Amino acid sequence: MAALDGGIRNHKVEVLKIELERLRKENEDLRLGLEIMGSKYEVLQAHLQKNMATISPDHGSSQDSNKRPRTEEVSVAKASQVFVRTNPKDKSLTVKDGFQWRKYGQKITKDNPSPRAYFRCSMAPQCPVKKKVQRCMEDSSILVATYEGAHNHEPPHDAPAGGSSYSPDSPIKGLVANFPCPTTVDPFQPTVTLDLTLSGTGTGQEKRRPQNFMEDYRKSNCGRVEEYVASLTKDTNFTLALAAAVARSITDQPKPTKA
DNA sequence: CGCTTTTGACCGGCGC
DNA sequence: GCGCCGGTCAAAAGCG
Repeated sequence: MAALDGGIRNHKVEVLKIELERLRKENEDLRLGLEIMGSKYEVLQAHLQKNMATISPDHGSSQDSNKRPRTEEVSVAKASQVFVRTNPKDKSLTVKDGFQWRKYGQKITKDNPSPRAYFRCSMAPQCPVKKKVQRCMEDSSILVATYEGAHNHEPPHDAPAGGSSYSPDSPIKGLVANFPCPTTVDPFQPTVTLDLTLSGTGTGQEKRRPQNFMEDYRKSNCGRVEEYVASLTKDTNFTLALAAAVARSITDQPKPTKA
């Protein structure tokens, strides 16, 4: 009996070893994939910058380019995103960041089944700051708050009546800390907008996403990794981690010298 | 009663 | 030119 037990135990150890080896290999492949994606993203970013450069210089010369600035340009220049993990059961789209917000609209967008809520800062009558809040498509417990503009008044010192557990002197940092990934974005500092919905379900959105390197990568690489990517796109944690990594790679990049 | 939220309508940009 | 889509408006309802 004891020998049988020992045999079973040895077998289990063997299985665990194999599993460990497999996970290690998988980890290696993932790292490789991430590196490739990162480099692809840099290429795309450079491409985008080049396109911007060719568009913007003759901003006043052609009539067509005289229209309002492109949304991407605006969002890169002015918007910032904050990710907040909330209770999945909590259906409200409220992000407690210490400011008072007045909701002025709600929309169902095409690329995300959850509604997007639009807020204006109501602490000061002339405050131009706007906020969009939408649940992450991959993980409904994550709220994505997009801030636009800068407050023209003092930030609140007291915690709101809701009594959330963020630090009063830096409410936003507290919020960001709730997110498992180190995407340190600050609504008062213009940063890069990060699209969390990397793994779009292919509803014709590919054309609108120059950053859809995942799709590009899938098409241009070998089948085995393709399998990994396909499975990973279904993995919420990986998607979030990847989004954070991309965000970090963007913020770590030397700022492009603007003409 | 005043403020906030909800929600359908409207508007303007953009792609085809 | 037309339709789609995101963003905003504004009237009505809800709430303290």
